[in-house]
Amino acid sequence: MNPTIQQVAEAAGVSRSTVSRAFTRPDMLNPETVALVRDVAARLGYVPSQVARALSTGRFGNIALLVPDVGNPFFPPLIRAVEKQADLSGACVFLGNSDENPERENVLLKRLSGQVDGFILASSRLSDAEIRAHAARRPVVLVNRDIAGLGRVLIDSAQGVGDAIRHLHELGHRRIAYVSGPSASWSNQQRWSAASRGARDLGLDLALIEGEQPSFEGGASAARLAVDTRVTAAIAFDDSMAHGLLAGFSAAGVDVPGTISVIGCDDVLGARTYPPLTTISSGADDAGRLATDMLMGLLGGSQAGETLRLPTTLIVRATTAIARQGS
Amino acid sequence: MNPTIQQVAEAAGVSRSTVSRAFTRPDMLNPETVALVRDVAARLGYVPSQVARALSTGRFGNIALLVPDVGNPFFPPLIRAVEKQADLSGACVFLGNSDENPERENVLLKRLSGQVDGFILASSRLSDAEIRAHAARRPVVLVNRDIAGLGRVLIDSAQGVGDAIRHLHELGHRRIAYVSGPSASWSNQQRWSAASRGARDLGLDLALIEGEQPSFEGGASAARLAVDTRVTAAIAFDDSMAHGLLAGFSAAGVDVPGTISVIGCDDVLGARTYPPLTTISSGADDAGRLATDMLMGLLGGSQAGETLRLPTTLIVRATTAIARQGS
DNA sequence: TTGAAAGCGATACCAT
DNA sequence: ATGGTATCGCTTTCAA
Repeated sequence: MNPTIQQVAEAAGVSRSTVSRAFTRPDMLNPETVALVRDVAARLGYVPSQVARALSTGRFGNIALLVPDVGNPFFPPLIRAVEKQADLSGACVFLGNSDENPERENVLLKRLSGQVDGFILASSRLSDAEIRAHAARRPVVLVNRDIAGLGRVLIDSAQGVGDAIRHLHELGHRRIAYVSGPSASWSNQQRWSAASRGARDLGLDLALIEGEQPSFEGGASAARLAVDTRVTAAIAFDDSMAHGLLAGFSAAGVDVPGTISVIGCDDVLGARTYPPLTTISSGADDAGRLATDMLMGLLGGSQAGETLRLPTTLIVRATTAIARQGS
Repeated sequence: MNPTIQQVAEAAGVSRSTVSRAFTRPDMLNPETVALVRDVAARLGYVPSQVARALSTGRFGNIALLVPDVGNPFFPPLIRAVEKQADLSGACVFLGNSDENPERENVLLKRLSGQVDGFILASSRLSDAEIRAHAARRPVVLVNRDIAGLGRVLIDSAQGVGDAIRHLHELGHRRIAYVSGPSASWSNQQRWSAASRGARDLGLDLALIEGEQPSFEGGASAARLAVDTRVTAAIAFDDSMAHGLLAGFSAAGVDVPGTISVIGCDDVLGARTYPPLTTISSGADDAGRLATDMLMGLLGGSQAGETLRLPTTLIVRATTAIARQGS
């Protein structure tokens, strides 16, 4: 149905090689020839077949982005940035949603590896070994996952979490809870250890509340657990959970920030919560953009193993306040 | 690097044809042969090359989903559902984000058409003619876009909007505003006309407030316009805008629902806003699932032109109340 | 039931 | 600067 290179060649009175070169290596051709061929091609509505090209060159012109949950507000900005940046290189993007399920992630990796030049794995839930195995076959860039030798873009929330702990300390909080995200998440591990370190340094009590899901609902149910712990502040794994905490506390009649302070992470909700959420910045879009650039670099022959750390800072809004007295 | 069909054939002591058939038409082969081939293939880690297959069959095993804005909370559930449903058919999904830009949408369509079996266009911003042109080349299913002859999944918010108007009428509201979304959006047109019709039938005043962007920010700035109109209730194009309205009114010291009632559309925020948003249900996930099924049907040879209308209903939460007196 | 061979639509090496 | 041709990996007639 689409005209083939053959038909263009005949219509232009040249060989297929020439038509091919008119598009891929115009510098090798006489400028007039290029013009002629392109003209004829345009008239015929010729579009080079990506698959034929891929079969012969081994390059697909596509990349794949895998995320655990499109529904988590952290990812859309990331996805959008990847999309945009890939577009600049003329690459198309396969999106895979693993639904927080490692097996599905593996299946997607396998299924996709035959049609993409490389992968961006955002918050992968796979084991190091599994990721390494895939990286051995195709270039891989990791977002928020730290595996030596692979390309990494890390949103370094340790810094922001440290700021958050100090912020709470200054407000007089002495007993704090960390509401955790997925245990397989590098970000969760990083945030938890940063919180532990910060709390230890300042002599604060830090309780761990295990969140079920990194979502609004997960946060809401964690709120029910938190009210029993008598902490005066909670730092949540991410903004979704913090948002859920807000709702949970509100439902339980617990005032935020009067009775308990709440801090989120990722700053994907802006000032949209009520009260506006104090949170830790992330720059998910930067991460997406940089990860894509890094992947394109790898495809262009750069060495793997580069690590980019994006700094984070505390953004104080309205869910943190002076610790309540006598508690 | 990946084993080819040839190597599997040699290792199994059969011809390439046989290996091919062992995977695509096992019924044509002796069961033992199938078992043997599959065994060898598995041992070698053989995975059929999608592109080679596509080149020879003309089928790619991929579909593309185009949305105007991944960041709009309406789309993630839709994306997720498409992803999940496509997975059942073993298809991979290209995601395209047009950023509300028709040109980009066209570019994506063109670029992708060489590697997908069909498209799902969600809330397309293209003209009917453009969409028809693309549909002539590849199967297309539309979500929230009504073009005769093409596959359509329509979230019929007319019904829900009618309910919303009646609900406001019962609460004593007489002057209502509709805060509009993108003019190129079918949903926006449908919602606006349903609101007009409902208002006319009940003898209500309906003002049109033109929203800038279908986003939180767009709603927030529309709120500033709304306070001047002296309406006692506003229906927003979608939940994002309604959410922005809430924030805008709050910033302006206007009480919701005391002074003004607010109704959203799509129910993607659940009860996460403050106050919990009265809204119109959508079932974006159903739409995604059904659109994918429909597309798969088209690929399987069904006739195009089918229309699926998904009903909507009003979900009353806490942003609507009795109209203020003496206004 | 299985094999041989001709494509599918491009690229790229080798000639000219 | 241009053309001829083998090749990429698989599917699919046509024969056997």
